[in-house]
Parts: sequence; C-alpha cells; structure tokens
Amino acid sequence: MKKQSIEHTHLLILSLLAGEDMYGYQMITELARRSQNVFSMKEGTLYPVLHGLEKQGYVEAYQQAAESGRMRKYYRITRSGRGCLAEEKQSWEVYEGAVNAVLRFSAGLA
Amino acid sequence: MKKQSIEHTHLLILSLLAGEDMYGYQMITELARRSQNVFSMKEGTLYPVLHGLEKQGYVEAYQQAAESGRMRKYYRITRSGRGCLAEEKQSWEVYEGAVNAVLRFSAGLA
DNA sequence: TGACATACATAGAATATCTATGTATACTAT
DNA sequence: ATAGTATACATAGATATTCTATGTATGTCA
Repeated sequence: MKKQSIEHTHLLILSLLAGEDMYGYQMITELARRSQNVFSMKEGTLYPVLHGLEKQGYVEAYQQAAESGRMRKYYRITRSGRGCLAEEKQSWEVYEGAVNAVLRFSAGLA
Repeated sequence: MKKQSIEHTHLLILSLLAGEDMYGYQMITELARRSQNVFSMKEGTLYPVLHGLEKQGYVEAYQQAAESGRMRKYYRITRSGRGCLAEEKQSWEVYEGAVNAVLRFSAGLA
C-alpha cells in the first residue's frame, strides 16, 4: 500500500562504510541484517547513489579479488565522507527529534 | 544542498488532527511551532495530501467561520483515520529503530 | 490605500526510490 | 555436464513525494 522508503540512503551507506570497506552487494545484505530486515535496499537504488557519492568524493572505489577469485568492487569512505556522515547523523537526530516532538504533543492531549 | 524532506507527511498531519480539528494554514504553523521550525511544510505539499486523506476517508472537512467572519476549512480525523495514525506511528517507530540500529552498529566499531 | 499576513488551491519541476531488465560469475544438486 | 540459484554490478524507465512557482481572495494595520 505504502512504500517503506529509505530516504536517508546517504546516511546509511556512509555509516556502513565507516565501520569497514564493503562492496555493493554486501552493503545490501548488511543493511538488511543490521536493521533486522526493515531495510531491503534495491540495486537500482544503491548503485546510482554509490556512484554519486564517489563523484562527490565521499567514497573511493577499488577492485579486489575475493578468495573465490572473483573480482569485487570495494568502497572506502574518505575523510570528507566522514565529515558528510557526521552532518547527516546530526540532521537525522534533528529530524528524529522533531517527529517525536510532534507525536508527543498530540499524545499529551489525547 | 540536500532537501530536508518530510516523508512522513501523513503521520504528521494525522497526528496534529488527533489533538484537535485544524484548518490547513494552521497545520503548517503548528507543525513549525511544535517541531521548533524543523518542519516548514509547504502549501504545495499539504493541500494535495489533505485532499488525498479526505478521499481515503481518514479525515473529513467542514466549513466554519472564524471570529473575523472569514470562512475556514477545518479538518477532523475519522475513526479509520485514527487507525491509520496508529499504524503510521508504529511504522515510524520501526523505521526509527532500524536507522538507529545501523548507526549504533558502526559507532560500536569506530 | 498599500503592504502584509492569512487562506486555499493547482500545475509543473525536482528528487528519491523502486521495478524491470541485462550481463556475467560461482556454487550446488541432480 | 548442466540446470538452477545466489552472487555481483549496472542502467533505463516508472512511480511517488515534495518543492517551487503561481494564482486568487480576504482581513488587518500603518
């Protein structure tokens, strides 16, 4: 009925990369795991965003072979990416606080 | 740079109306006030959403004159609107928890 | 009476995310 | 060996959401 959207995609991706370098597919599975399946980001969302982050200099890509021999494209967060993450985190907290303030207000009246 | 979007518009509007009947313009100012200016919903966002909520039967509109004599269009939340609000609230909590879980995870590693 | 805030409304642009699709590799079970 | 499935990256086009811009009209105050 209503889509469960991820509008803070940048925040989530940068947050994942702040912990360790990851490749695209891994980000999708990790995000699902860490959110207990609340988030199921699609490839069609992730890859364009990832390329955008790279163009902005927030992440850097490098190729590396898995043990299987298969090539994977890993992403690493940059210094400026960490700055962006800090900002996004802050703005998430502001947003979260604002929603909860509105909810509490009505609850208080009910 | 990046828009501070309100994607949980339904939740916020229904939440306002759960406290008291309101007219459109009032919702905008109240939302700003209660969120300490984090939210500044635009008319172009509000009115279409309001009409949609009405069509879905979640709110009902009625005309009423202000003391000034001016006509205003008030909205009242319906029974099914309260049901919708409860669902939206729940899904906001799930979403909020999931974002924070992802953030905490990375913070724990840093 | 002119400026400004209030009040409702819609069209069109911009943005974000999803669906669908394509390609290719590695693993697993028959 | 080979068919099916999971992995892995990618893009085009559709859909959804919100904003910008604009229009109309009323009430208030200097």
